[in-house]
Amino acid sequence: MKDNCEVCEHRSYLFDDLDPAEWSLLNNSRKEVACKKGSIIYREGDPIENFIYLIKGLLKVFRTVGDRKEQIIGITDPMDFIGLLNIFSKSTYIYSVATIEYSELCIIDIETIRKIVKMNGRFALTLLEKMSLMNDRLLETRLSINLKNLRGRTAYIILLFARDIYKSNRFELPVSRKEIAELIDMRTENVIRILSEFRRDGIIKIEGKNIEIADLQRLVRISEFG
Amino acid sequence: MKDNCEVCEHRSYLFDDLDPAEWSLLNNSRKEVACKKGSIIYREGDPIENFIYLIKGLLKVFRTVGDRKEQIIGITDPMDFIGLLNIFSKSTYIYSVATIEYSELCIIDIETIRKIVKMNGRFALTLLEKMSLMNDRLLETRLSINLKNLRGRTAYIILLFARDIYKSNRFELPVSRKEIAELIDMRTENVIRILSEFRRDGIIKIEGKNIEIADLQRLVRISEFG
DNA sequence: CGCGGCTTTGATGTTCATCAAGTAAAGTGG
DNA sequence: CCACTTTACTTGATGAACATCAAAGCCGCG
Repeated sequence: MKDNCEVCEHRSYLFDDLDPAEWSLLNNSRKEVACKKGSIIYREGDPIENFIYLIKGLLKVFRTVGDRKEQIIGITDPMDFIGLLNIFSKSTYIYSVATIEYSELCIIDIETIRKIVKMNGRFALTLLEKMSLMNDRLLETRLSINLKNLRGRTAYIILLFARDIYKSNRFELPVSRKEIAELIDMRTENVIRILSEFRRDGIIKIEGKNIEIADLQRLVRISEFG
Repeated sequence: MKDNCEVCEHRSYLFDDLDPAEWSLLNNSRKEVACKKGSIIYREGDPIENFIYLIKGLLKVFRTVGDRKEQIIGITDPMDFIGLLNIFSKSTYIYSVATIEYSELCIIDIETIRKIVKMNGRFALTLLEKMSLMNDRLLETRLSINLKNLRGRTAYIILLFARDIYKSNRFELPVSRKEIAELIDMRTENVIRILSEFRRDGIIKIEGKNIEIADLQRLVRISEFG
């Protein structure tokens, strides 16, 4: 990554409308951080001090419910922002974020973002749109999951990884069976059972973390019907 | 309601930061509409042309899934905006909105809002915060519902009406049993069964649409545990 | 090399959806 | 305003879907 945001190849389209003074502000209040797999970026309850952009890697956004149960709210892939959900509504994070593989982050001071929002209406509008889109997607995912049975949810999550994250019918699952369960409100045993069932029925090929979609149409049908 | 937004008693705090030119813009591009119970305000797929504020009444935001099944996403009560969820991310609504009782709306042209966002950074920031808050709440509700069993969900929804909407332990249910089911992903029969169960156990008093919480502590416990 | 967490399968019980059937309430057209 | 139709409400019975418990093999890590 270059020293200068203006020419950074990882830059989000969000910042396309900034002027030189704003570029300079941004550039002076940011830093890059590398995190190994399994690092906690922040926890629910931590004060919000930064605006965080994922350059490389994969993150999970989650919360801890009750005693020791975790509920995964979403997966963030590169070129996306995290914690965008509540940086403007609260002073502390409502969800935790952890890396699920080696990741690189660009961290910008939140006050700088606020300042630029106030100075630059175009930027504000773009940010509004972005937040809106992210929230729509998250909510839609939750609503869909609610309506599906376990087979449907399992199909849905495989398709999500294949289409949205890896853009391939063949990929390595970045998460454990347990984490899949936490992501789609199931029990680990049932995730395993249904994955085995899909394999037995020739819908997917799966061996450990390696997964390949063998019968896409059927998987889509299960995801939609279930 | 007065002719002038600046002195309107129903005005949202969102607009506190506007200057005279902006007030005038706002005032010239709005209209008030009264709708009887059961009216459709807009449907999923309709083009987004307005920014709608609820002055009086109660609305439900919902979507139609599959053939004829409806899923209610949320309830909007006065002094709140509707469709704030995706007015900046899409050109058409992703959810439908209908009145569940007689309601009065203030309808503002969406282009005016966009214009003011670009002109006034403070307003943009306030709007960001508002959207963020609404989205947080919606998502949180969904995540909670996912984790609860049917008794827990039923308790949750009773408490939601009592605390958030009516601010009283005694109120008239504005929705049918069927709509409650659609709101918390249950079947109508089970909503009825569990309400009867709560009555039998002395947790609530219920007769038709009239409901009174008799044992708040127990209801809260069921909502949290379930 | 041993411990703890992940994975897998089977057996069992609980929760919930579905079907059925009847009553009550509310809207509709003559 | 009344007969009629539809929609809401209610209870019971049944089976399917799912959670839970148990047990054993696997794998990575200190």
